[in-house]
Amino acid sequence: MSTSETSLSKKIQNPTLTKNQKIVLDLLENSTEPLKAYSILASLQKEGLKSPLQVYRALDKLVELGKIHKIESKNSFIICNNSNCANSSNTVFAICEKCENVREIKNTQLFEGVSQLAKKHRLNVNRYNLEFYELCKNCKTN
Amino acid sequence: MSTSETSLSKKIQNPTLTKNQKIVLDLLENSTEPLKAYSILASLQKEGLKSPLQVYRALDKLVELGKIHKIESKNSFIICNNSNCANSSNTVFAICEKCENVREIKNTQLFEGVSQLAKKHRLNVNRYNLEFYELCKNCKTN
DNA sequence: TTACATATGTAATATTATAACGTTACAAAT
DNA sequence: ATTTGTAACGTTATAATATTACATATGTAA
Repeated sequence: MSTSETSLSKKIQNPTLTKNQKIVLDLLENSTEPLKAYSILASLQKEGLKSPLQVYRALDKLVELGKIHKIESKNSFIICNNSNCANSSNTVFAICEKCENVREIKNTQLFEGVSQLAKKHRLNVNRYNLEFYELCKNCKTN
Repeated sequence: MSTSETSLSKKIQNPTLTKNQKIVLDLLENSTEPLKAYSILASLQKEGLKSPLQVYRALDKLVELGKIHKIESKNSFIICNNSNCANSSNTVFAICEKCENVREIKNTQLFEGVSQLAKKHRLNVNRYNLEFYELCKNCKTN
């Protein structure tokens, strides 16, 4: 086995995930909606997860790596579908006020627009989280 | 006693607060930082509050009236110092990543800038909550 | 092989928030 | 005056979310 598989540069950008991290990420990847910690725990008990802490530790790590995001106003977690998140940890979501559906917005121009607005108003911002509340297409027509 | 004190128009714009709502609002008005529900409860036990629910009910109402805001990422509540909040329920905060200090931003141009960005990207937004993470002045110099 | 950082498992507990119930106060409609 | 609707109240219990503490294991680097 070559050692290049575990080279430093690779690990920094895409460190090998542990078993718990992998199964939590996997569940979120296959979910169409944000999931809550205790619902993740319930779903993964058959995979061997036994305590909330195992879930929270995996979630913390995945957030840190930018693989997932926490939706603060809903105490829930969603897979990151935004390639930008490797670079910045800014997040923009559209949340439906009726059905609670959440979409991550991944428009680079919008991201930069917000950053520029901050700069323009002399805010020295490290990162931001923007939650738009809307009525989603489905809920609008029904 | 004149009935004009309780005229309809006045109540809609500025309804008479109940005792519980008043004491909770009062506490937040005199606080230099966001407060958490259970810390509010502890502080107001001498005023007669006995259960979390009393606090949460008052907080819910005050949020609904735009008198206070919830800082979602901190599960805490802050007095609204923004006269705009009568009209819109958009919120912008700057949160220090080190000391957790929170400032409400009340710059009309910034508010509208974000709204325009949303519109420009075809988002049909009812309201939004924007949390900027920064290093505050104090923490930067120390 | 020692040392270190990181992750693990488990139990207990802390913190945040809501459900369920019955009651009270007051204004509007009849 | 009585009924009706609504909004708030008080109280108890419990649900839901998150962390502390501690002992053990694992991978990597010096």
